[in-house]
Amino acid sequence: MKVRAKKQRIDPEEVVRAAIELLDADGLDQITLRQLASKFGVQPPALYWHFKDKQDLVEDMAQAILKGGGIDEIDLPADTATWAEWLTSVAYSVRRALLSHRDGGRVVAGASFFRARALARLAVLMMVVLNRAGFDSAHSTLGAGTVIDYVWGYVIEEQAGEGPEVDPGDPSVGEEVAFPFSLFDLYGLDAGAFAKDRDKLTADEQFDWGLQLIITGLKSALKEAKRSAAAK
Amino acid sequence: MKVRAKKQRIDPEEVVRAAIELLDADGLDQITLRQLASKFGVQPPALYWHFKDKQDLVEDMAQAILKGGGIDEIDLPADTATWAEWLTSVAYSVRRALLSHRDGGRVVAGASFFRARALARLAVLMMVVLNRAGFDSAHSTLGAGTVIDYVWGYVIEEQAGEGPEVDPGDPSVGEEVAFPFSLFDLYGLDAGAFAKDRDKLTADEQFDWGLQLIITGLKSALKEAKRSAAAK
DNA sequence: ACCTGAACACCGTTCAAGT
DNA sequence: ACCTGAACACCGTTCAAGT
Repeated sequence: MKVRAKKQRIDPEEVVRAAIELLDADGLDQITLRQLASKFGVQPPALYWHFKDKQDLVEDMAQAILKGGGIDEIDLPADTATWAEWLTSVAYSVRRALLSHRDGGRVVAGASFFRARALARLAVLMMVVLNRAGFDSAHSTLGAGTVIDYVWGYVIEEQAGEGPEVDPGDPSVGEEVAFPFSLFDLYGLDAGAFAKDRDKLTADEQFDWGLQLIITGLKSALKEAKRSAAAK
Repeated sequence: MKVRAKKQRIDPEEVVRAAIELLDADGLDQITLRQLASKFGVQPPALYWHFKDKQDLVEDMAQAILKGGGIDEIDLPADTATWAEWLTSVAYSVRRALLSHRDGGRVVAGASFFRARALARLAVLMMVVLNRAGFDSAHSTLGAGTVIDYVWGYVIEEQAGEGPEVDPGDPSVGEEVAFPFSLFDLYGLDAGAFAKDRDKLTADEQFDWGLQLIITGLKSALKEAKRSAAAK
């Protein structure tokens, strides 16, 4: 039976929880150990008893975010033949988990791969599924990596957009912003219409469309692999 | 005719060049304005006359890296029908540019989209090409974004691997690293073989395979779009 | 075992003042 | 116009010392 001494003022799990609160309130770049310590009425060096350094804390945050999103509960699909649907739903789950906290994408990206166990576990599961579906080990690895990269990249960009708004109409932002718009004109296109048409799709639909490009590519690659395997 | 006063000790372009030298030597996280200033025998605040703040400098670095990689010289393909090949070669060019300097991926990712003009220009070109190839404006935007995201994500991961090596055989790294390997065992797979098989492919081949997943997906989406357009 | 106090070695940035 | 000097308001981290 684990007994916690009464004098202990801070619990590592509570610290991680508080850090995520700070994350949501102020963003990743604003998290400081000093601020975190003050939340517990403790001096900054006290945290070093429980965490090796700041990076260590961030990796625990990443793990907590993924776990909170249920990523660690994902399991193999019942039927390997449904690998494409499984992969899609997994990608959705990861995106949802990363979106559940401000800068979630950057936090998890900043954690080293192996420490963010939930993600490492998921990557292995994806490899297993792709392998069972018919990809060789090398391409199972690459396929899983491509899907994970896509989700990360998409969410990071999505969350970057949540930051300070830039209004292209604001004259103070100057020529830098106007530049790409003039390029549209150059090719006889309406920049405003492009942006508007894109926003006719929901964020989920936009995410899904890019994801399906990769899934479709995987299906096609799988057919090709099976064909060349049958040929010899 | 622009005359540079003799007393001027620092030239902004030279500062950016020196910053990129520091980048290659020590990595993005180690670049400090103080170190940069000392390279020119100047006090740190002097840089604020030429750059608004550090972010401003980083964006100029991003622009310089892309320009140095010839990204600003890329033009539309002669024949729109070759959009897939053009897109592939553009992706290769961007990857090569980002790889040409340490942490190049992170530098460009850290620059705001519109300030990294070369990249904004490229994004527009990609949209134009996809649009001419037959995608509507919304999907041209999404398709270009997916390709750019993939290149970024891939290169950032590639360059993260250039950092401090982690040897899974080292017992001091402990259970965290061992964890995913034991998962392989759980599903009757050989973790070592997976890593080895992947490394039979060159880095270029690995990059290309993931890229072609997306390109293949785009081709398929285009066919679908044309079919449904013809149907009505 | 767990935390404090004090300090170290830095940062980016501002701003009055110099030339 | 371009830069210095001095300072401000912070950081993460170390480490001896306390309890």
